[in-house]
Order: sequence, then C-alpha cells, then structure tokens
Amino acid sequence: MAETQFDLEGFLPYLLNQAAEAAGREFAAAYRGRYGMTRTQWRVLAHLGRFGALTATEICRRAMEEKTGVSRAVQALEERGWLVRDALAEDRRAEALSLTPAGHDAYQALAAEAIRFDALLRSRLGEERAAGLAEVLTALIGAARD
Amino acid sequence: MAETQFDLEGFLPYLLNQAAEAAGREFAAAYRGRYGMTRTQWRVLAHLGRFGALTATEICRRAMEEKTGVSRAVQALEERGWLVRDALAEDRRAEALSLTPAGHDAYQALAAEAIRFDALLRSRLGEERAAGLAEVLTALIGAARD
DNA sequence: TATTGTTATACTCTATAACTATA
DNA sequence: TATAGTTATAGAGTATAACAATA
Repeated sequence: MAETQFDLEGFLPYLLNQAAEAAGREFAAAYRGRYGMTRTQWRVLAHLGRFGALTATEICRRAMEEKTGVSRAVQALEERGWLVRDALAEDRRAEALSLTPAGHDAYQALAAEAIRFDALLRSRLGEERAAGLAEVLTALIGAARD
Repeated sequence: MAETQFDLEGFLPYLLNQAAEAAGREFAAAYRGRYGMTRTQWRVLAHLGRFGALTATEICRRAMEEKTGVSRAVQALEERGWLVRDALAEDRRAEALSLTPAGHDAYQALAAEAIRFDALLRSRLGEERAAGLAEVLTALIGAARD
C-alpha cells in the first residue's frame, strides 16, 4: 500500500495559523508593547470605539470571544478608567458598556496604528491580492459558522 | 478633527485570526478528540511522519514552535510509544527523533484525515481561490520572517 | 426555565530564564 | 562562549461548569 502523501506546508489550517500568528505578533507590539493590553482588551476597546455602547453579550457575539474573557477584559479596562458601565432600564441583568474620553483617545491611537499596519500588510501583498485575501477569509469564516 | 475610520471587520490580522481559529477548531477534532493529542504533538508527529528523523531543533525551525513545547510534546509521544530517540554520533547534545511503527500508523491515519479536511476547505472555496489563498498566505509568512 | 454576567477551575499555549551536557 | 535540550515559572487564551440576579 502506498504512503499517504500529505503536504504539511500546503495544509490550509497550518498556513492560516502561521500567517495569523505572524501578523498578530507584529501588531501586538501596538497594544501590548505600548499600552500593556491583552488581545481581548484590544478587541473590546476596538468594538466599543467602533460601534459605541454595547453589552458584553453583544461584544461576545461580534468579536467571537468567550464571555469569561470579555468579563475580565471589561474589568481591566474599567479599572484603567477607559470604560464605564451604565444600567440598562430595559434589562437590569445587562449593562451598556462605553468608552470614557480617555478610552476613546486610546482607541483613536490604536485604530490609527491598525490602519497603518493594515496598509503595510496590503502593500506587501499588493492591493489586488490583499482584497482577494480579505474576501476569501471572510468566506471561510462564514462557511465555518454553519 | 475627523474620527479615524477603522474597519475592524476588514482588518487583516483579525480576519486571519478568525479564519485560522475556525479551521483549526474544526480540524482539532481529528487529533484532540480522537487521539487526545495537543496541537504541538500533532505538529511534531506530522513533521516526523513527513520528513523522517529530525532533531528537536530542526522541528522547531520547520514548525515555528518553541523548543520548550517541542520538548514536552516529544516526551508525551515517547511515553505513548510513538516516538524513539537515537543518539547522534556527530553531536552528542542532540538526538535523532523518529516514529515507531505505531507512531507511523497514527501519522498515516491523521494525515489521511488532514488530506480530507484540506479537500473539504478547498471545495468550500473553489480550487482556484483556495490555491490563491495558499499562495498569498505563504507570501505573508515569508514577508513576516524579514 | 432561560439568560446576563461573574467567578472558579483546568488545560493549552507562549515566553523567558536557569540549568546540564556537550561543542 | 555558544548550542541542544530540559525544567520551572508565569501570563494569556480557551473551555466548562457553577452561581447570583433578573427575565
């Protein structure tokens, strides 16, 4: 019986993971190195900065994060004075989370870095290939949800 | 001053991470669910199965893994009877790692699953887009090494 | 009964440093 | 001095379950 020919270097989950790690590591310098934030904290900040007030559950759904991680990230951002909680009249179990002015300043600075980094990645690939990459990744993510 | 317009849903590191997590989670069922292996153990098994005897340092370089993780994965595979160490005459600090027949059987089974899963992903995307994706990811990984 | 959010627990992963044996 | 590999430690990520408050 012939050997199964498996090409690890062309295995999509492996390539995806290596590329995600390489890009993530490079950008982590922006939030981890400069602000001492974790990735989950950066994602919470990014969602609140981008979309305004959200509940923790909404952040979990949009960011594909666990509620435990979000709970701890919210706590850390709150202690830092970057985030406030407001009671929701319509459901007293949930809270509306939003950024303080200081939190919004941090978001603005990090969003600007993110835009620069995204542009750097896209320039490395060429705009056409980068746009195609984003489209294919989105398709993969969508397909996995089913 | 205008707000910085940052589109989190188009941010490449974010898309790469979501896609890698989705694909990785789906394939992890093969090695974690069925064999109780960690991802690092699967990667060590895959490299030894694919390339034959390697030293730990060579696995680290090829698989982009930390030497501590590889050291522990090698230990676990050894205890399981899937891997043996052989002294290297030319450098007694290093060891040649290779799979036992049982280890090779496990590799064959997992490699076959990997081939099936890769084919599934490629069929979801279409062969042309999948080939393009692999090429662009390889370029990204290569660019990040510099 | 179900859901929001917190806390506890455990395992994996990542990263660093200290250490040994050898080069 | 430098390298191969092990061990220890700590922080971060992932996953589950138990729990309180509210719906």
